[in-house]
Amino acid sequence: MPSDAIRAALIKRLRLSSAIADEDIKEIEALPISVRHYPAETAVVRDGERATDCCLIADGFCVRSKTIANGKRQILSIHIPGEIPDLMSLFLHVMDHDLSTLTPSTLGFISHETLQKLHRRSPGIAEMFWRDTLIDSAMFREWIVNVGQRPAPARLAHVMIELRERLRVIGRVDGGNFEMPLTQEQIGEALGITAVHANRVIRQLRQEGIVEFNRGRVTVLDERKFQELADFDNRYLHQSPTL
Amino acid sequence: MPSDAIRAALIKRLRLSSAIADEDIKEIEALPISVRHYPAETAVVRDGERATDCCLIADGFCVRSKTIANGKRQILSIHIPGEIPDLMSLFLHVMDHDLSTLTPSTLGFISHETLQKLHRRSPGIAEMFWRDTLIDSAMFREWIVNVGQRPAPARLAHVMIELRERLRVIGRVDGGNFEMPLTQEQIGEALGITAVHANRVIRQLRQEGIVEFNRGRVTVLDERKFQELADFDNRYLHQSPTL
DNA sequence: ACCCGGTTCCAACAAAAGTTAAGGACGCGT
DNA sequence: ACGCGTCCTTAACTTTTGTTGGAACCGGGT
Repeated sequence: MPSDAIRAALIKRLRLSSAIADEDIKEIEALPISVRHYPAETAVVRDGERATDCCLIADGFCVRSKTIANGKRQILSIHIPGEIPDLMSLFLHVMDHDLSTLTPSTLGFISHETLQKLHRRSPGIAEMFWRDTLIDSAMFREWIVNVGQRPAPARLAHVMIELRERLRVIGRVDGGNFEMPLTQEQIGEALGITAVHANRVIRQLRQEGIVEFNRGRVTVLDERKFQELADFDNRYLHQSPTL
Repeated sequence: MPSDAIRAALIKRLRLSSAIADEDIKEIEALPISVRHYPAETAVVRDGERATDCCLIADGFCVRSKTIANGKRQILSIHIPGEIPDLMSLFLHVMDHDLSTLTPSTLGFISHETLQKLHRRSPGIAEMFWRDTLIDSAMFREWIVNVGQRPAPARLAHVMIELRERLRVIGRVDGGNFEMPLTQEQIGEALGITAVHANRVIRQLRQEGIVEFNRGRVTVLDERKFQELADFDNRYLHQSPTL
């Protein structure tokens, strides 16, 4: 994948949540990006490491997670092409969580140094990226609510719909069908339940004719029931630059 | 409380996590702040509202929370004097959660407009505030892990220690004794459990001689056991400006 | 002193989720 | 085609957590 296409994906996504000036677009197009390929299930940055670059997902799915003393892992967010999952490392240099690939991924790295310079030069871009990190934060808030208050079937439905709404924006939803390349083990880690309970919940949703999950693919069977179960309100995604 | 004292508290806290230039301190000291008093258990900004100011806690405890369709509420964070819990509203104008007081509180309001101007004038301050929102975000990540992966007693211990570490910084910890002005109902909402289960957990920790919780006050009985149970690693608070 | 409302506390029972264990499906490499 | 490993699937059993309902406690107001 040419690094131009990567930049285009980023700009497309940023446009969604912020208004961008033309000269700022040029700045982003001129950003030096070094591209690297990662296999599936591989760490990109680890908890405790000091980051010197931010990484832009050109292709593939990634997750952020934290592992606690007893070895249990919690998935904090799922990331898709066009996103910069570790933008926070720009000012919080030592990582407090892991970033790793789910599928084979193409990542574009931009050094903190060039990003800092860019911000000094164009405050508009700084604000745009700041806003991006704030949306990230809003998504964490919703994730807390999901894990803390919803029964397991609703949790699963909610994570699915959030992912779908974000995939839709980059043209990756085909009718009632989209990619969610997690194993049941990983779904458990995202929802705060065990893998066998994740399996139970998936089975239940299938038996009730709501949604089908099969080898990393979601197929919605009954959109009405699906939405009702998920209790999803997209406001927290802040997908429109309403100032 | 004079608004000078409020500014001092803010500066003291910001110093902890960022290096501040002298001229930036002057800028903050010159910030126009309008002070208002709120009774306990009162909404400051509500989910869905459009904010025009950010609020600095001069005195009192506040929480951020979200309420879902079935009426259940999840507490997302607890806030103490010197913090700006809704800094995110600067760029995410329509609130995606509630901010409300726990105790009677004195709040200082700073308009978005003057903050935006300040940022254009001194990028150093902008970065400092940006970093502040990123730490906020890091705390949400840890909160997800807490609610998602730790057994209820560990959850409670973890929230208690996080609060204590933050209170310590503003000189509000007296030995093994500090304020945590939540009812058991609210503790349940913070941990993602019911009030009666919160009660069970509190009782258990008391019986095991680990920690005592009584009318909004925490007394540590066995620091060793307390820490071990909480599985607390303060890195995520990013309390030192290690660049 | 009294009452009142909100907490706190507790017990008995129900439901949800974790644990353990084991068989089956599938993809991959040889 | 075969074996191997990973994931999926399920069942039986245990533990944790939720639900319901009620009693005791406490502080503030009259």
